[in-house]
Amino acid sequence: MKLTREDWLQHGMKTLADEGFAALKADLLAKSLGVSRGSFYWHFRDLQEFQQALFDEWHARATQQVINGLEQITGGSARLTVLMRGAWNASNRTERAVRAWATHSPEIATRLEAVDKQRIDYTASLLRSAGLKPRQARVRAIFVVSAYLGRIVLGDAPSGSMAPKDLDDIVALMQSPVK
Amino acid sequence: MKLTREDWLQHGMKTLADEGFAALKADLLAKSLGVSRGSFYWHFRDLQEFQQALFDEWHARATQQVINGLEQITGGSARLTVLMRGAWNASNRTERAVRAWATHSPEIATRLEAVDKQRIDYTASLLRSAGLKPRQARVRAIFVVSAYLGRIVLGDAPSGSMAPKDLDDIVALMQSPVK
DNA sequence: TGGTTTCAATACAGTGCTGTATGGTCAAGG
DNA sequence: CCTTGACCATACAGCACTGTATTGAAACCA
Repeated sequence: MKLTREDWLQHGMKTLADEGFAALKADLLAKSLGVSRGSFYWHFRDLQEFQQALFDEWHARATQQVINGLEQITGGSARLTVLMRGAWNASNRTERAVRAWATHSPEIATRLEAVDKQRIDYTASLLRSAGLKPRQARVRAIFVVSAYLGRIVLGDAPSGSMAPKDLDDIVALMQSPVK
Repeated sequence: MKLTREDWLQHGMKTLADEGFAALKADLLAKSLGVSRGSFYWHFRDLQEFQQALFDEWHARATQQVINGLEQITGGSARLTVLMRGAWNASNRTERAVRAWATHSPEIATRLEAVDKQRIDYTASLLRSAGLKPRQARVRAIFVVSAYLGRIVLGDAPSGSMAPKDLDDIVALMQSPVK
C-alpha cells in the first residue's frame, strides 16, 4: 500500500482523537495502516518530527479556523456567544487528547501554552469590545478560557447537563460590569 | 538505608509534585532514595499497588482536608470565597501532576472523576445556600469547577496576574442571580 | 526497454523499563 | 550467640518500543 506524508498525518489525527497520544508510536501506526515501520521512517526523520507536524496540523485546523470563522460575525458580543457555544458543545475529543499529550511532552506543552495565550488575548479583546475595562476584561478572559479548558479535562459527563440557554446565562454574566 | 512503606509513599508524593508521574517508576524512585528496586518490591506487590496507594494519599491530603477545613466557616457565601482563593492562589503543582497522571492511567482517571463530581456537588451546595436556584447553582458550579481545573492545566503564568480582588469580583458575579 | 526514483519489508542492535529469583546483611529477642 | 524475620542488592529474562541498514518491488521517465 502506497502512502503519502499526508496520509500518515491524517491517520495520526484520527488515532490521536480515538486512542490518545499513547497510540502515536511508529509501529502501532504502521500496523493499523497495514504497512511496516519502514514506510514511517521514509516519510519522517523520527517520531519527533512526526509529532511536531501533527501538532501543526491540529493547530491549523482547530484554532486558526475558529478565529478566522468568527471574524465574519460583526458584533463582538455575538462572537463570544458563538465561541462559547462551539467550545462547550463540541465533544472535542481531539483537544482533550492534545492536552493529555502536552502533559508528557515538553515540546508540545510549550506550543500549547502559546495557543492558550492566544486564546486568552482574543477572548479579552471580545470582552473589551463588550464594554469591559481592559483589566477586568483580561481577568475574566483568563477565567473563561480556564473554564473552557477545565470543561475539556472534565470530560463530557458533567457538562452534558448544560443547555445552550444555561451557557448564554453565563456569557451574559461574564459581560456584565461588576456592580 | 532502612525504609518503611510510608517513606516510599512520602517520597512518591514529593516526586510526583517535583517531576511528574513519569518519575513514578520503581527504579527511578529507588535510585533517588539511594536504594535498589529490591526494597520497592518488598513493600509493594507491583507498581500498580504503589500508585493506587499514592493516589489515596493525595486524595486524603488534598480534597478531604479542604472540605473539612471549610466546614468550620459558618457563612456559605464566605466559604466559596475562601475556597476560590485557596484554589487559585496555591501553586498546586501536585494537583497538576495528578491530572497529567490521569491522562495516561485509566485507574487514576476513574478515581479522579469521582473527586471532580464530589467537588461540583459541593460547590453547587454552596451556591444554593447563597440563594441560587438548584438548576442555576449546578450550572454555575460546573463552570466554576471547570475554571479551577482549567487554571491548573493552564499553569501559573497567565493566572498569576490575578489579584485576590479580581477573584472576589468573579465570585460575586457567580453568586448573583441572572438579571 | 532499462534505469531511477519512490516507497515498503525485514532484520538488527539498543534502550528503558518491568517483575522475579535468589542470596546477603543487620537488628532484635530467645 | 544464634536464629529469625525484615529489608536490600544483584542478576536475569522479558516486553515494547526506537532508529538504522539493507534489500526488494513498483512506478515513472528516457
